[in-house]
Amino acid sequence: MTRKPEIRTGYHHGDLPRTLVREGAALLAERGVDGFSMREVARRAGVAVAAPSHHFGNAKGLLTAIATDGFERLAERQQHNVDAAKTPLEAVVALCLGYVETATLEPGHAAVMFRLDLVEPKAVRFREAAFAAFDQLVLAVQNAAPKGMPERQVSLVAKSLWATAHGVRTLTMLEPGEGEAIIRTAAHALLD
Amino acid sequence: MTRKPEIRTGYHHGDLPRTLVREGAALLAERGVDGFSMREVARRAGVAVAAPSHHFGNAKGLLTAIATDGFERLAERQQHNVDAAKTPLEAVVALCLGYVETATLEPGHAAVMFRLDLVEPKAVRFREAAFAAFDQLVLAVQNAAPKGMPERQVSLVAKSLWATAHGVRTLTMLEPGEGEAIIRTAAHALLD
DNA sequence: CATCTGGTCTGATCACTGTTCAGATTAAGA
DNA sequence: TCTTAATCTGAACAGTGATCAGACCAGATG
Repeated sequence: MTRKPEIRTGYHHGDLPRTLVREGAALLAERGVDGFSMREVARRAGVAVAAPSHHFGNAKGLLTAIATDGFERLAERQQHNVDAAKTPLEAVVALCLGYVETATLEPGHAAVMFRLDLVEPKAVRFREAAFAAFDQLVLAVQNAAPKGMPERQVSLVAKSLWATAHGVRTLTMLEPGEGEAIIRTAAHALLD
Repeated sequence: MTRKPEIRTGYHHGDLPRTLVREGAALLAERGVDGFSMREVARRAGVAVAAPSHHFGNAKGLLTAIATDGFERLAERQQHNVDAAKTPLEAVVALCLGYVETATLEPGHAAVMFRLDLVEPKAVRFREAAFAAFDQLVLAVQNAAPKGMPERQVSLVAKSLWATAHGVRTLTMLEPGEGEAIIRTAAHALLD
């Protein structure tokens, strides 16, 4: 365990990349994608405007890093959700709700995680993190599915539920409420 | 039917608002949300940089107009999809696929239609157009649902399918294919 | 210990963006 | 014909992402 000074000691910052991701997410949470600016992030990190480029290349790079971080945090939270669930079906529901809750629990990260246009979707680390989060759902569906459901069907059900959860996130912004009911409807229909 | 000159005759343009929406959508289709710029739209319309503001207030205003236009076009297409369907269930599937296809049929409009952050979601005309498109789905679900399904359940199923279709749009970008299969899976599970 | 070397950060510059505003131009009604 | 409101221009402003030479530093090499 090496020391990671948060306050800069001299010329070097110490842990700029991590700081930029944190401040970037905070800025996104405060002002949304519109209000986001590379320069403001640099300002908050107390660093020259050009510094972030050296670590992330460009704005898309930083946003990708924030999104990736979001998926990695999500995966952790989801593991707890699964562990706390009482039945396999409840685990599936919990995972779907976990996706949706990201929007309120970590609004900064959520603002970019599902935004393939703001992000570099080909970035290896991003893809891995995103798919890992999805794989948790596939696994849960497998456990909850009736015995003998073919693998392809399991995959389709998982994708369908992922899509539903994702859509609920958007729908919730237009007309809040009901998110959980919608997801339960889909989960029961697909798995009973 | 009044004449709507596309080429400007003298000082006035003749039909600037419509032209801006068209050119804006074209620009979005070409360069995506990132590459979109108010000034470029003005350039393509052959008009001063400040002209668009007089009609749409600001960038968000123009994007909202484009999104609204997208929903209105979608509603028309969807009507045809419903009419061509052979069974009530197929009508539902066709509507869901219609949502997804918007991304490829009208990429410029689609780039902003579901982007509540780029758009002014409170704008009356936008809300009306978006909800009208959704209401078509509710109606179709009503026709396809087993007799006696309570109204609240119909509403939940419709929202669930809308969310699924919306999510499939996103999922398709990450890993294309399968969109139709996913939607059929959800539709059958929810309505059979 | 001294020296090099490669990664880290600065500060200035560039082209471009959205928005505002006074004023020029025009269309359409009185 | 005259007036008025709508439409559009052109210039200005502050803020943006990206780039680049050069300053700076930490840690490995000698």
